[in-house]
Amino acid sequence: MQNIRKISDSTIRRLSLYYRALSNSEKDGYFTVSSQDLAKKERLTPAQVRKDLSFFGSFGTRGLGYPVKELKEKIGSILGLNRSWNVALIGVGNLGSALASYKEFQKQGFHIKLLFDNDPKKIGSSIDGIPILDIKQIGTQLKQNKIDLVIMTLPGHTAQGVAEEVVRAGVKAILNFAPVSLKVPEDVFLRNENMAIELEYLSFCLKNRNNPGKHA
Amino acid sequence: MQNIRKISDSTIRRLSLYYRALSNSEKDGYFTVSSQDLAKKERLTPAQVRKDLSFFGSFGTRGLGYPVKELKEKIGSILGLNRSWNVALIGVGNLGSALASYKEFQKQGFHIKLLFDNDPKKIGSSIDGIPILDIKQIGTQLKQNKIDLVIMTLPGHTAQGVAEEVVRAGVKAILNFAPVSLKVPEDVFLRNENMAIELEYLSFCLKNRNNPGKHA
DNA sequence: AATTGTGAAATTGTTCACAGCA
DNA sequence: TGCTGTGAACAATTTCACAATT
Repeated sequence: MQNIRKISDSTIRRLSLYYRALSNSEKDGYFTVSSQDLAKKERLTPAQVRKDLSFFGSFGTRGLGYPVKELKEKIGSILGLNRSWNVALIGVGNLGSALASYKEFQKQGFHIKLLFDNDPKKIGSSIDGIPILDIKQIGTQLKQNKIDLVIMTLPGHTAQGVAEEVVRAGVKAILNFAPVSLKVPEDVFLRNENMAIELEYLSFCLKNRNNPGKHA
Repeated sequence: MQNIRKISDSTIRRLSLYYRALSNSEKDGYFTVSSQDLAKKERLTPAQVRKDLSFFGSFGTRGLGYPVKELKEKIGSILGLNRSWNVALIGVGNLGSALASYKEFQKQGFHIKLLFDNDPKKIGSSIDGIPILDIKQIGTQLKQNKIDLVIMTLPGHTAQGVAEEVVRAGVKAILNFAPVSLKVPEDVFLRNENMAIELEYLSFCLKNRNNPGKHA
């Protein structure tokens, strides 16, 4: 636990998988799981599971395995899921509205508080009780509502400009669905969710049909 | 090119990024780009760009760089974007309908031919001219329409069963949006698009606010 | 002068194998 | 006995550095 060292990107992503697997095990009534169990569920190796967890502490009992509930809570708190985050979503098109009404996010503590669009027909209305505001108000509203994280679901050509406003408003995390590589300062965390990449990857696999490339 | 060797997962994904960057450069009227240019656009190193491309051949000219149009076409053909793929989408909820009407996929050769749902109210209607069929017909329809690739946007608990039907129908590529780890045979290519993972990753970064973890 | 293409070196990530404990 | 935790071994990936080419 003292080793505040470089935790790899992939370790963090696998933590999310473990968290999900543990939630399911909990629902199914299990009290303990072994690294073997976790590995099988997520198509990994037991050693990998143990190594990943070991970066954060020793949560298991030798001979027995890991306590489901406690490990889930522990991973949740590592990932920051034991608190709530204020989220805003910019671009209420097809994808944006779909995400706005996606209940899973709320459950994990990501509370979508504001929606933004530039379409006068949409501004003033709401989705599932979340108001759609004028995109021009981003600066003031993001600050006023203490937004921690912004989801961008808008057309590619407008994304960079909007991202800059978001950054100016002090937001430090952006999940970007627009099909462009955003430029943001070093201290802003950015992830790109790019469905084209996944489709193209599958296309590559189909075309070179031989060696598989499982999982994501 | 002769080296039919293990091309890494990450190399293929970066190819998608290069493809996108080259499309933009082409639109902007550039005839050549250097590895430096490409790297800057996608936040990578020039060496990485050159190494990635070198797995597939020598497309550049020393001293000059890469010809935009040709390199784009070359990468397109490596990724299998120079042909068309028949796609079906299963689960016409919020996310499913959003993706069904997302025009970018069509442009890249991914033609969504069929939609499936189990809701009698939806079956028989259509989205942008794509018919919504009864999910019970998956078996026959996927085969009849020579579907290459299936996008699954349905609730987690139903996903595994449906995936098995899809596999039985001979489909070899699945893009899964359901929040579960699907089990499919070795010869079926599977990618998981998992938005929760990206949000949780950002949550982790915010919580441990110090060292950044850019990009996706 | 600029920029590619590529072995070799450095780094990062994964798996092994086993000591240590319940 | 069974399973964790972890250093050491191994494998994969990235970066370096430079000869080759225009």
